[in-house]
Amino acid sequence: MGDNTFSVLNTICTDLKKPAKSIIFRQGEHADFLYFIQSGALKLDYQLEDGRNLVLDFLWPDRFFGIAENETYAWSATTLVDVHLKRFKLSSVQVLAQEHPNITNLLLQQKMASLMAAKTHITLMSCPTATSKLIGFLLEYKKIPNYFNPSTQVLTLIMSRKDIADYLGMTFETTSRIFKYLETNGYIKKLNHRQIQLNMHKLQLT
Amino acid sequence: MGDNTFSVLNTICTDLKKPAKSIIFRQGEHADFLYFIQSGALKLDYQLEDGRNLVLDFLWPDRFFGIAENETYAWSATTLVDVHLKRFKLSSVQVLAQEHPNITNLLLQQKMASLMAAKTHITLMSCPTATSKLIGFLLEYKKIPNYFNPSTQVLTLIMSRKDIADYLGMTFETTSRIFKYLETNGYIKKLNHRQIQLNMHKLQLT
DNA sequence: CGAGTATTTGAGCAGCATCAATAAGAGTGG
DNA sequence: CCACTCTTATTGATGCTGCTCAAATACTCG
Repeated sequence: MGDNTFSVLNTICTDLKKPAKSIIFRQGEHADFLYFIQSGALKLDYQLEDGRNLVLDFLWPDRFFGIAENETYAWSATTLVDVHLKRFKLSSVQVLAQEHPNITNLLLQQKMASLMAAKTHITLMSCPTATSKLIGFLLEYKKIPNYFNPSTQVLTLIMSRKDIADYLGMTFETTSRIFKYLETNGYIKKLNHRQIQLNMHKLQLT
Repeated sequence: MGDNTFSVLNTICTDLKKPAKSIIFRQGEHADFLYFIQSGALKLDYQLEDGRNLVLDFLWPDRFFGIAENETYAWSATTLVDVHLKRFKLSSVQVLAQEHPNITNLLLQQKMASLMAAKTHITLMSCPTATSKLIGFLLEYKKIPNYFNPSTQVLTLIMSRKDIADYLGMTFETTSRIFKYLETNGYIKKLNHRQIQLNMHKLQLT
């Protein structure tokens, strides 16, 4: 797969840059494009009629997104930081996939990644306490390159307390309180609101 | 797609029947087979090291499952009732997919279905109260043919209180208490532990 | 019918949501 | 660069929700 598949796809892609906190597409919009993240990060969020706002996933470089069902995006995509994307017209991708079946394999692989992310998400949400949810979240987040500095053990959170809360199924006040609790008990040290130093010795025991 | 793809797949499938409460595969086992549900129902569950047992999804007829990552099943599959399956050797499917690209499209479609189910699941888990979780669950479950009788409005639950609890992220005692609450307040009527008559007028208001 | 399993019910406590107010940080324009 | 505004984050007080542990009841299956 790999190289050849990508070079074929590259013939129909458009480069795209978006600033932080901009919307790439909204849930319900007609799905015309498939996207690929070259750099940056974004969240997939979903608004419910009752006013709740869920964060379904956070996406990092090398991920495709926007593969829709029913011709319509089922959720919105919002950038967290400045991003650099590739954009593909979905109809062109479908045509191209006829001749290059590996494109479908690539999309299948990406769906697989989404599904494993969903499993992790569900696992975190099922944690019995807010503390274990948040610790689980930090340990997952630590795996993301660029936002964790292994030598200083500092995590750079690029999402708000509310985003984390909407991802874990709790209120942002609770998120804030648990951060406080973790700091008080030596699990983390807050350098500022978005920079958190981890004490892995304590965190791993949980 | 459809007919041709299925008839090609049928050349390599084995028929398989399993009684209720039997394990089709376990998480961690080497993934040799892909399955298709002809009739019956099952759950996908996942054991955590800390003793928690998650139910990731309930599966109904016409669904493929067992598409693995890393050569290994990431969760277990357990039947809820007697099931009738088709089984495909994964290696054979891969070979066949080379000549019949629509097989990959079919698998992609199935992954899409899994992902939408995960979205529904996450949405339910994010409900602020156990009552809204359970009502949401009942309204989703109602959509499954065979287990809801529209003329009598009776749901037949084929899973235990614990399965529901493990799916929604709560304890089975709470599940039981909420059923009681729903009955007391006229949302449902329990004919017995597994047969529940819905009062849609009241349920839909939530 | 009897043993094992599933479900219900109870009492008490811990944890989280809610509402509310304050503090910190980010962004803007003079 | 500072003052002002707006957003994001923290902190407090209170009550309800759901978990825990425990016991009783209902159901299933051989």
